[in-house]
This record gives sequence, structure tokens and C-alpha cells, in this order.
Amino acid sequence: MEQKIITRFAPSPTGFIHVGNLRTALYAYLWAKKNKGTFILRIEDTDKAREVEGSIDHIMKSLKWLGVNWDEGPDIGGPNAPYLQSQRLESYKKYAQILIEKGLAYPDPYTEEEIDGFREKAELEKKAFLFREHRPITFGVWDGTRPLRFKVGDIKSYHWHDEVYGDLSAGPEALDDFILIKSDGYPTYNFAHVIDDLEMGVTHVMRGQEFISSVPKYLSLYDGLGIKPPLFATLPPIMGKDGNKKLGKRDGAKDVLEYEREGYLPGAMMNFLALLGWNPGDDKEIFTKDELINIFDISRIGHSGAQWNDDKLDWINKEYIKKLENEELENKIFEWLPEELKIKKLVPVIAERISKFGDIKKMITEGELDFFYKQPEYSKEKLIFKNTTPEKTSLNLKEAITALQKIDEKDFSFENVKITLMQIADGLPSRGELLHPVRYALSGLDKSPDPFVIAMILGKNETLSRLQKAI
RNA sequence: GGCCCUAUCGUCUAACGGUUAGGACAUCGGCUUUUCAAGCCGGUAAUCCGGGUUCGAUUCCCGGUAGGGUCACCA
Repeated sequence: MEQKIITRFAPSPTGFIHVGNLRTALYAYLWAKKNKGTFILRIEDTDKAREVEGSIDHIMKSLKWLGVNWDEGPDIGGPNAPYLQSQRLESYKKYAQILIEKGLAYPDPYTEEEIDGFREKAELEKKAFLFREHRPITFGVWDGTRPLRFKVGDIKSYHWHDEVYGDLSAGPEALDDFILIKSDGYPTYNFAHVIDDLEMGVTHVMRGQEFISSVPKYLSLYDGLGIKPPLFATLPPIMGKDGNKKLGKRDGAKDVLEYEREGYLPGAMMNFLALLGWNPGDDKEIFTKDELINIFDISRIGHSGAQWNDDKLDWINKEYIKKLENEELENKIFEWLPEELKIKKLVPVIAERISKFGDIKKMITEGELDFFYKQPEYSKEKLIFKNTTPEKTSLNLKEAITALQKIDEKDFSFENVKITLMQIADGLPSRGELLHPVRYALSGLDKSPDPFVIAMILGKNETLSRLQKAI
């Protein structure tokens, strides 16, 4: 029988998880679901100094919004509960004890100042700082008040396989006596995640490429513990939109819930995130969540960093808006509209003009929609098309009114208005001589939807009255 | 500085050594009912450089260069 695939996402509650980290969660989720496996949410709250109140809820809300649902986690429990590292201290102590007994862990005898001194010296000599070069000859007894360090057994080069990057290796410089348990009793990430992954049966560790250089450390710990490491799948970095820097909160990496507030669809965000560093191998770019789960494959994750691209995200989101069923589209758009603009006929006009629902807010503040519910104000001069005269314009408009008058109110559709107006316009030297003043009289805007749509939405009476007024 | 990773249009990327180097976003031009949007059609645009290996390198190897990561009692 095949081994069950178990993946996890393990954020620390130090604020919101930005969109870059969220991709890691997504890939781990997709891989688990594709293999009918388990996706675990584990909270790495071992740094009490950096912990931000409310983060855990915020993180869970973010994942839920995106549609990344966990099978085991702090809120729903699971066979390996608890899923908060701060509640798993006994486990770490147990394994720390094992390492101490093997002679592979020892209390750090130095003060922080002394270590800073070592570090500065290394920097001055342009060398990497290695604690093991200062390893004490004899180890004291660990009383829990000193940091507990791991003693690297074999100082050697490590070679390992990564599911994404292939065969990797690093020299002995990558190995060091890192801290297992801090002086406050909490484990470090380096230690805790290894123990948790072991106890939770995690088969694939997916994480950002910033952890590659630490892998030899983990490998040496697995060796010391005498356990087989899980498979590693390292993800390429996501770069910020302007620089080549890794995407971080400083350079604009946003909270996903910020995108929710801007009116992006979660499916579109998932789609976009999936494509940032992964591709299906063909030209398809728009996927439903199920399609993504079905087609996702670790082997097609790229190796190089991808730049965040809002344009592409907007395009994908628009594709998602186009796919929305009428009723859902209407509901979504109405959420952003004031009462007087909740006009059914307006929905398609707005829909084709936005790439995210937040754009509606902009349309409203810039007055682009006002004319749909109130008589616009405009200048007389602009009513006249290019070289025509006021007299000619008003003559054309009168002809239009007469023709439109003949359409029955209930037949005042886009098509009928268009046929009627076009018939007159085609008889003129330039169609604009009629179409421009009509459009302008109805909207009062330099840029607006076409006159037929506007007329259809306003209805026969309002349309005629505005044209009359223009004359 | 040590160690590590990466390198195809502006951006995301495709191309199990043999392609007119493909697609998408963006951009530019045209068309479609005057403006805007949408849509359709079309254009511009890339294998970082230098050596090998090979009949043949975007592809494999080496070296440069450039970018990124890491060297915490952070994860």
C-alpha cells in the first residue's frame, strides 16, 4: 500500500501571513489533496516576544478565504493534537533528553555578549560565524535555564534530494551547533519542526528557499536522532513587484484579506498564486480549484524566483468575474453599490468595466455612474459634434426623439434603440453628428458607455426627457 | 567574505539536444456603431557572456557575470 501523503503549513503568529507565504500553504494543500492525503495547519508559536495578538485567527481566516482548508489544526484538533507548539513542550523536552543522553546536546556556557563578540570577530575576518568553533571541551549539566545546543556529530558535506530542486549538497560550513531549546524553555524552529513533523507523520516538507541553507543542520539532527527525514520540496522565492528583492511585508507584500477587501475573488487569487512558480505544462491558465488539485504536480514547480504581477492578477480576476453566474455577479456588484444604483440592467455595464469589485468604488467616487440616476450637468459646447452647428445638432436630436417616440415603452431595448438611432445616423455625413450628442446628452461625460445601453437602462421617458432638454 | 540557489520577450513561463524559440499578461496598431470599456485581428519583443562536449546546443559540463538566499536564544 502506498504511504499516505501528509503535508503541513506551519506559520508563526507574528502578524498576518502575506501573499508570498500563502503560496507555500497553497502548494502544500494542493499536493495533499491531489494525493488524497492530509493537510495539517500547525502554529509555530515559540517566539513569545514576536507574537502578535489575534494572529492565529487572522491566519485561519486568510486560509479559509482562499479556500485552503486544513484537515487537522488548532481549532479542529486531530490525531496528533495539540497543533500549537507552545502546547507541545513536553515532546521537545523528551527528545532533548534523548540527545543529552547520547552526548549530542549541551548547555551553552556563554553569555549573549560573549557570543556577539565571537560573531563580530568572524565578521571582521570575513568568515561565516560558526558556534561549534567555540564549543566547550566539557559539557555542563543542563538545568533548563541555559540555551541547549545540538552537538553536530559528523562535520561533513551533506548531499540530499529535493523534490523540486533535485540533488543538492552543501559543505561542512553549513553545519553548526544550533540552539535546540532557548533559555526561556521554548524550542527553536530548527528543533521543534523536526520533532513535530516526525510525530505528526509529515511526509513532505514544503517551505521557501530561504531554508535551503539550513537543511544540512536539519539533516545532522535527523542523524543524531537516528530518524529518517521526510521528503523536502523547496519552493522558489516570490519577488517584489518593483525590485528583485524577495517579496516581504516591507516592500508591499500585502495581507490576503486586503485583497478580499479590494474585491478580488478567492478563486482568482488561488489561481494566480498557483501559477506563480508552477505551470501545468500546457497553455491553460484559468483553473477551478478542483482542476488545480487534479493537475498540480511538484515536478512542475520552477526553480527561479517569480515577480509578483498585479496586472496578471487583475486579468485572472476579470476572467473569474466573466465566469460568474448572473445572479452571483449581480449580488457581488450590488454589495458595492448604493441603493439608487442597484439597477439590474446596470450589472453587465459595470461588469465589463472592472477587473475587481473594488473598482466600482472608484467609478462611483469619480462620478462615472451618477448619470444613471440623475440628470447630468454638462456644457453646451461639448454637446456639438466637431464641425456641426448647434442648429443642425438640435435638428438631429429632434429627429431622434421622433423616431424613438415610436418605440413602445416595453420594447425600449438596446437592439431597438440602436436600430432606430443608427438608421438616422447612417443618413448623416458622419454618424457622430447624432451619436455623440445623444450619448453626451444622456451621460454628460466625455467617456461613457455607448448611447444605446444608456438609453435602455434609463428607459423611454427619461431618455426622451434628457434629449428634449438638450435641444 | 564563506556556503547555497537561480538565469528564455518588460513580466509569468513552454520547448524528454534537432522548433520559423510557443503561449499568457503588459505594450503598440487595426477592426467592430462617435467617446470609454469589452471583444476580435495583427505587430514589437527573449535564450546573460565566454569556453568546451556533440554532426547539432535554450537544453549537458566548466568558468565568468548578474540576481537572490543564508551565516539569530526569528521562523
